[in-house]
Amino acid sequence: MNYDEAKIKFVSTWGSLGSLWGINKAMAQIQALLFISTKPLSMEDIMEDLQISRGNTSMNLRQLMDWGIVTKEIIPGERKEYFTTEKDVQELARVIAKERSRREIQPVIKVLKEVSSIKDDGTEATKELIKQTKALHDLTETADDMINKLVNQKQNWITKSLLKLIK
Amino acid sequence: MNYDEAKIKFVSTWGSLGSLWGINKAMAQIQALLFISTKPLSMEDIMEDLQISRGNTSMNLRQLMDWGIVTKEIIPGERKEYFTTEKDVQELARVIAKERSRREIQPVIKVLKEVSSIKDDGTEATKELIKQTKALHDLTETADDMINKLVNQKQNWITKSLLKLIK
DNA sequence: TTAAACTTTCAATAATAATTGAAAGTTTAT
DNA sequence: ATAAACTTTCAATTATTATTGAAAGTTTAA
Repeated sequence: MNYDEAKIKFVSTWGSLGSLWGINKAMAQIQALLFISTKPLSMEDIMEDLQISRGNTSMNLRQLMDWGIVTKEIIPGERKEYFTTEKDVQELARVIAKERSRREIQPVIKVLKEVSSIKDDGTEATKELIKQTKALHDLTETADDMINKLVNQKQNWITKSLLKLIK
Repeated sequence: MNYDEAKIKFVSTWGSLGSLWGINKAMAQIQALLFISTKPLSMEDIMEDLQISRGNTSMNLRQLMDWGIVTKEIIPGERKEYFTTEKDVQELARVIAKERSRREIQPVIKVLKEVSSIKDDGTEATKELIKQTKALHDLTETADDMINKLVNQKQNWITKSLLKLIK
């Protein structure tokens, strides 16, 4: 397998994996492309490489910036905008986990809390609904806490680094 | 919020959450319905409650059984087949995590390993591709190991319980 | 063996989501 | 102020995925 084959394989695999972290194919592929690029890429570069339209590229780059994993890079003397992605896999994982928690897990926790808090009317069905949604609520919250622990761990790491600089 | 409202809210929320664990809406809703039911449900029951077709119900029940979270229940004297889901949230979480690992994470790890193992031709682009996919491979493998640790923890718990029974 | 009761399959259809491309919008240079 | 270079928006189109429903298949009872 040479460079071009490997690159195509990586980008398309990462793209089809998009569903795992809740984003679409083009979005995941753009991120993958930037992830292995040695320099910032322009919209033109991305369109050409992935063979997708300008509109698609623009919209998905915006979403990636919303997620906080892609940033605009201004290159002096250049009219075009250039883009780069977070290159540290650990940080990438943290951002993705945090965003998924905020966008998808938190709303579910809210509903589970509401549902598990209904008044117990004494029927077996209500008791079961309360019991099971409560169990699900606790589980989901625990899982989410674990994610937040990881995020905060990063926070600590940054804090430590900053403290070292100050000292 | 009364029982019926709460039930509808839970089932539909859990359904829309399906994407988070990689299954479709109907499948997630069927599981949700069984999860809060006090007794096994027939295909008829499910169809009526969720207002979905017989075919859809049949196919999704099968998938849930493939995942190992729903089982057929034979009720003596009854012609119909009845279904129940795993009621323990911890076990449910383990099964889902394990299946997702097997179906989605493992194949990606394989590709990442292949791509990161291409011959270094000395170019900057190739070096970057190798470096970044290697980092991603290590990260993904570590995350997957954590999932397996949880699964094995359950194994240990079962083993312990069995040992207690034997003693 | 037949028929009733039930389940599965799958081609057709419907619903949803992604993508395009061209017009409108913005920024920069002159 | 104008035009060139570039980006964004969004209605229309295309691709993908989910759902239906009726025919075929299976099991059980008599």
